[in-house]
Order: sequence, then C-alpha cells, then structure tokens
Amino acid sequence: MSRNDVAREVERQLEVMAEGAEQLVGADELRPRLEAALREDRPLRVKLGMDPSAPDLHLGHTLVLQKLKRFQDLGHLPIFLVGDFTARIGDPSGKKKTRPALDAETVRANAETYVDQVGKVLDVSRAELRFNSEWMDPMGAADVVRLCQRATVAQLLAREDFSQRYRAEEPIGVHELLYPLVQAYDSVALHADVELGGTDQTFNLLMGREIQRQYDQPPQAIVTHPLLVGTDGREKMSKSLDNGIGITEAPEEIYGKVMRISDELMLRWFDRLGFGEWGDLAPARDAVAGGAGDPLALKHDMARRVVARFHGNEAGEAAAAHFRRVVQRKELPEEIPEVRLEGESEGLGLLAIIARAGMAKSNSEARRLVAQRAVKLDGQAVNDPGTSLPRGGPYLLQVGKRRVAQVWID
RNA sequence: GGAGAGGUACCGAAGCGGUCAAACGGGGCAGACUGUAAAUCUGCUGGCUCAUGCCUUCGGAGGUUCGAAUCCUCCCCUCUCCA
Repeated sequence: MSRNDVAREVERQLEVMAEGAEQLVGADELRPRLEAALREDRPLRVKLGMDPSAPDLHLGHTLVLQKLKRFQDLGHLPIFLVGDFTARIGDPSGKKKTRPALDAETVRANAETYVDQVGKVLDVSRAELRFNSEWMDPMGAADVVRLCQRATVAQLLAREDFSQRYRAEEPIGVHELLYPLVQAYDSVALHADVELGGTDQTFNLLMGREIQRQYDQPPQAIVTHPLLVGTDGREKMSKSLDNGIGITEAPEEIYGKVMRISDELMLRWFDRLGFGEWGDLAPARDAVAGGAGDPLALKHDMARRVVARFHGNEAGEAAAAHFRRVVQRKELPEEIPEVRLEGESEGLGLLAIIARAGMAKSNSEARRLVAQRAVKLDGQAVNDPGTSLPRGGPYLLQVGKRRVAQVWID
C-alpha cells in the first residue's frame, strides 16, 4: 500500500468504526496506531468484555457484536474478555440480591455458551478468549494497592450510578469502586487498542484509557453503542424484563417477535440495527417515517434480515414463509410436531391430552381454554370439556393460534 | 449498638378475624378485530375427569379461636433512619 492508500484506508476504517455508534473516543490517538498496523499488516486488538454470569445473549447485545464483526472484517482481532475474577467477588452495580460467587467451572461453562452464541454473529475461530483471573489472581496486595494509586475517589465517584447512590446516601462497597479499576487494568494487560461496549459502559471504558496512560500505554479508543429498546417499546432490552429477542431462539420466534413490534419502534430498531448493512432499505425506511410507504413490507424485510443474521439466509426465508402462512393466512404450519401419548383403556380425555401434550399447564387450564373456544380438534372447535378420544390417531389438535400438534394415543 | 417499616399469587400492590383462591394494576393466555403475533375491546389467569365439593396457597414454625392472610409467641429475611 502506498502512503496515500494507507491514509485513505485509515480514514475509511475510522468511519466504519464509528458507524451506528453513540460515541467514538480517542480517534486521534488511534489514527497513528491504525496506520502502523496497516503498514505492518497486523491487526488491532479489539476488546469486548463479557459478564460471565449472564450468557444469554439477545438482540441488544448484537449491536456491539455486529460492530465487532465489522472490526474483524477489517482484519482486526476481537478479544473476548471474561471477567471471571470480577465475577468471583460479586456483582457491583446491580444492587439486586448478592449474586452467588461463581466457581471456576461455571465460569468456564458460561464462557463456552457465550462463545457459542457469539459464533452466530462473527467468526470466533479468528478471535481470542481471555479470562482476567489470568493476571488478577497472581496479583499481590501490594500490586492491588499500586493499582488503586492510579485513580482518585473523586474520579470514581464521577460515575453516574456511584454519584447517584452517594447523593442518595445509599451504601457503596469499597470493592465496588475497584471494579472499574480492574476492568481498566484488563485493557492494560491485553494491550487493547480499542474497547467496545454499550453506552452504560462509557465510564469504565474511559477509565481504561486513564489507567493505560498510567501504565505508559497509549490509551485505547472506545466505541460505545446505544442500548436497544425492548419489544415493549419502553424499557431497554433485558432478559429480566422478558422484552428481548434471544440470539438462540427459533427462527420463526424471532421473526414473529420482530413482526409484532410497533411501527414506531420498528423505525428506531432500523436505525440501531441496520448500520453498515441495511443501506438498501433506507428509502423504504424514510418513506414509512414520512407516513407514506409500506410499514408491513419494511417490517417483513427487517424480520427476515434479523433472522438471517443468526440463522442464515435460508432460515430467514423459511421464517418469512412460515409467518405468511400461519399468521397472515391462518393456515397450518408446514411441519406439525407429533405427540404420542399413552392411552387408558377407554382412550383419553381431551383435557388430559392437552395437558400431557404440553399444550397447557394443567387440566384446569385446558378446561378454561376449551371454555374460551380456543381448542380445535381436526379443525372443529370443541365445546364439551368432557370430550374423550379413543385410542388411535392422528388427531389434529390446535390450542389457540400458536399451539398445534398431531396426537396419537397408544 | 439504638429506633422504625415491611415480607401477600408471575411482578407491583390492597386486604388486617368469617362474605378470601384473596380487590386493583402490570404481565401472560384466549376470543373478536387487524397489514401485523401491534393497537383496541372482551374474557380468563392455584390444583383436582368440574363439584352450592375437596386439596394447597398470603416469609417459617407453633399457638388462640367454631373459624386466621388477618390476633399472640418465637424464628428467618429485606429496607429506612440515628450512632
């Protein structure tokens, strides 16, 4: 690459790095390093921390992963940092119940699950997986004190949730103040060039820059991404609020969940999720935003692409077909699961069948569903909860719109 | 160490001796409607082959009472204020 080519490439990459991001801090310090890396044909080291206690990734997490993939596509090296040391002490900010300290084995298992899930978004074979116990465990008390010298209480209290709690006279454990420091030191140990995270991580990421300077390293650039609003359109997406779309969910599930967000939320998601990839849909998006256009078509496109991100294009198409068929045309799905139940001498009562087939939690619930005319047998609504079926089959059983099975009674 | 508040169904929250399987809201499920699995409206939302029936449930264990989520005793847990 000529000098000019390199310069151009540096600017191009910086642009990519900023796509869809809330903030890119430290571009100026990164520029010469990126330039050198390109010249010497070596990757930048791009850190992403993971919480080893919550390995269930959802669509919100994928914003950052999507960006990490972009880095990888640019030839850089993703480093997943598992905060296993940190996890063993206990969770800081989450003022919930003291999470039980995780043992090494659980952390390993969680990390594996995490990598599995991340593998749906980017190529994990071209990435590093590290655990911060690697350098934290060998540290002595003196080392820890030395690390603490690198920051002041005032600096730490500047963090929003700390200052808030301080003002509110809520307790702040001393060890909690250590968290940002440890996380920052991880960047030192990893020689991180860039660290990614959600906007909620801004403070910790910035602390990494401070501490790296203290250890005579050039400060990492940080790229923060906005948090994604959940399917409820109100709160940020999180597992505990059950308003998320899990990365490992079935394609039809993901598709359906995207389809049922409000049109207004759809636009916000588009802007968050689409960076760098959905440019071709931008006109359609703008049309919808302007009150014209076809919201349903756009939503279909988005749903298909979200599914494709995790499960591939084919699954995206299949999920789209499934939705059109089952939800829009109210037809039976192409594949109906088969259920075999053990019958009694007389056969089996309908309520028991529904419950045992896992289509209701209990006989009582099945009874209520029948009363609500939600149960169909071979296409006919059932009115009598006392219905009983002789052995044999297959019986086509539908409970509500989304539960269908072919039942055999043996 | 001292003072106080509280633990109720999936969540929040009423109830404070019988009419309580427990108001109300959220969530969930179902039905209608719909471009949509959205919005809206309506119903349901402990278990039991279903019953003016039985069983389990209001932090835990005992007790008072014909009868307790409600009163008493002890215990466990959470929170707030003061030191």
